[in-house]
Amino acid sequence: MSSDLNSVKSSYHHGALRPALIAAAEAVIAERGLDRFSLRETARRAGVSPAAPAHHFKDTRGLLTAIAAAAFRELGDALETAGAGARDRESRMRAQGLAYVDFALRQPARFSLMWREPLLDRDDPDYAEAAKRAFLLLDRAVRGEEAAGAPHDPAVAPSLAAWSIVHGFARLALDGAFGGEPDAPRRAAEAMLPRVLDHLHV
Amino acid sequence: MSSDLNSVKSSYHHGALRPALIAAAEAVIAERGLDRFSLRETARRAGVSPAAPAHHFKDTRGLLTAIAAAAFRELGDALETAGAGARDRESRMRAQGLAYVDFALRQPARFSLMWREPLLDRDDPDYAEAAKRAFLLLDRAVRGEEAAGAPHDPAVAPSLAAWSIVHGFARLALDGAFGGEPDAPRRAAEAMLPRVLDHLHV
DNA sequence: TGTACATCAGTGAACGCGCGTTCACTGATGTAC
DNA sequence: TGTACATCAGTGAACGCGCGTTCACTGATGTAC
Repeated sequence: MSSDLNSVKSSYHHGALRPALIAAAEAVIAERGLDRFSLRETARRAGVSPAAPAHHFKDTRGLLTAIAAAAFRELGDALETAGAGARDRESRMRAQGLAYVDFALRQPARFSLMWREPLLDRDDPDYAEAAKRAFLLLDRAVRGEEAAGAPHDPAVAPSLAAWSIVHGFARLALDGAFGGEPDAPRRAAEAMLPRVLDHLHV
Repeated sequence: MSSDLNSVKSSYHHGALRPALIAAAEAVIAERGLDRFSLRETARRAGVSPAAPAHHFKDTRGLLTAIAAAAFRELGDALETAGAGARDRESRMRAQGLAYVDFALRQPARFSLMWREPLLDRDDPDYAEAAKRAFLLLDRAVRGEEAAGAPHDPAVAPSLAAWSIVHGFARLALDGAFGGEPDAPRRAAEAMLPRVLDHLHV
């Protein structure tokens, strides 16, 4: 009760630097783009010295991996929520497909980071588990409640087709294939995505 | 006939620096990855000073855009070749789909560059035209010889579905979704891609 | 309840790096006469 | 065929930048007694 949580600089110790760094890093990525991310800038925004992040993340890659893992968790949540209200398999699949693309378009930089191999530590358990969960949710929606498998399993081809089509659409939209204007991805998704999904039969 | 084309350093002037820079840049990208591309390193490999490229390309982005445009031209050629031998629409589509993914997996870094917005000048006419041609080839294969349209056109949904599914599969493979081993993309494509394409009905 | 002390989470200066681009320049080429 | 000269395609040194990480340090916290 003694320390004032609202003060600008209440003490030498930050108190919650880890989440603050993550938030700052996400802001940097969103504003400058993944290619121009910088740990120093992140520290600056969090109001700490450039050496501070090392106490919470091994290095830059560690911080970015934590963000990617959190993003995968959120994607999983979004897929779960989208699928929850559906009355049958077909509509659950569609709902998840729309949710997948919606997630990507809502947070383009974060979505791109989730897949940017050279910036991530793919062996991080948090990351691996969150990514796996997201895929399994999609897989279960496509193949039904009973079964679920890894992407290598041949039986999983229908899920892979679904994943590919939504992932591809999202990437094309974000990468400017449908025009470079800021709202082009959104407009393309609204106008075309439902029709595109009509062509997926699983 | 006077100048010796095989000499290491035949003269002050390079003679064919532009293509040499493009080749060097492609090597840098392939070896170090897009994120660690550097114009200086490219000049070094081409055996010229760091200022030399400016005489042939406005700046780094100009060089990368030239490479991306060439890559789109090659992708177009690959799609054309793949489609040429097909006996019907269905098999032409499949052939082009396989060719698309094959192209991506054969030259991952170049394929990624083609879509890496922040590194490119999308307004460059060469780039825009080459990209458009590749899509139109795909669109014609999907919808038949008579018709062709822009990605925004609602009638183009079947082509967009095809594009999305192959693009998504390629990206997932390259981004490590099917395992991080060097041959994982190739193995996944061989094992799964034909099955995945079975689920596309246009 | 008070105190000693280990541990933790910060600081801020510094290191060394490689980058893209600019600058004044020079060597080679090619064209006009 | 020879020469003057404009143009082109290079040089290499320098500028200024921002980066990630390391280092010796210090202030705050929390725990053992």
